[in-house]
Order: sequence, then structure tokens, then C-alpha cells
Amino acid sequence: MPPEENFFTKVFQVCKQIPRGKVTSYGAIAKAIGSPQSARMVGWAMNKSFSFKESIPAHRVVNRIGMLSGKKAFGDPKLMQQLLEQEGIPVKDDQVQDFQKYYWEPDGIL
DNA sequence: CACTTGACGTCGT
DNA sequence: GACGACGCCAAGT
Repeated sequence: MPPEENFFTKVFQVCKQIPRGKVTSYGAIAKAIGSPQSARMVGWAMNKSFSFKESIPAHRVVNRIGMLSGKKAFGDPKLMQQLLEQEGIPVKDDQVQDFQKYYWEPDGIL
């Protein structure tokens, strides 16, 4: 019995809750699911999210500085930036412009 | 089974 | 305020 899939579920749940045109940070999600020090796990889960059944808008999740750290995970680095711009989020140099403005704090599932 | 890597974050300099 | 080092957790090799 491997790991509790609940962890992934929580992360995915939060990701899905991200409103269109908004972005959040891994730490915020990690904190929302009750593991504030497991921000890395959130990112790792995101990478695995592509293998997940459901579609997860991982492009709305960036690191604390708003940098598209996992753009490579989309297959094409441009894809993530494109998706963000498509949702109305200006991205420049792999960084979200006015990140603080588009930042969205996820609701704790707990 | 032990070491390394990884979509991060915080503290210290 | 920028740069560097340490810390966390799990998966892959």
C-alpha cells in the first residue's frame, strides 16, 4: 500500500480550484493540503499529473517568484507560457508579470 | 538497500 | 535586495 493517493487528490483538487486567469505557488498549495514544507512534493505531483486521468491545469501553478519552473514538463516549454497568456496572464522571460496581482491563495481543503 | 535528483521554500550572509 | 547553503519528502536508478 503504497502511498496515499489522497496526497495527489488534494493537490489536484486545489489545482482545479484555481480560477482562470489566476496563478498560485507550490508552497501555497502545500500549505493548503497540510504539508507546508512539502512544496517540492506538490511540484512532483504536478509532473505526475500529466499521467493522471483527469486534466490538471498545472500551468496555473508556479513557484513563489512566479517563474515557470516546470514549463519543460509540458513537452514544449512554450506551451505553459502560451496557456498562461491565453488565460490573460502576461508572461515574460518565463516569469509571470504582476505575479502578486494574479496570485491566488488556494482554500485549505482541510 | 543507499545515493541522487527534483515543477520549492526559508534562513543566513 | 541578491546570492548561497540547508532542509523536506518521495521517486527513480
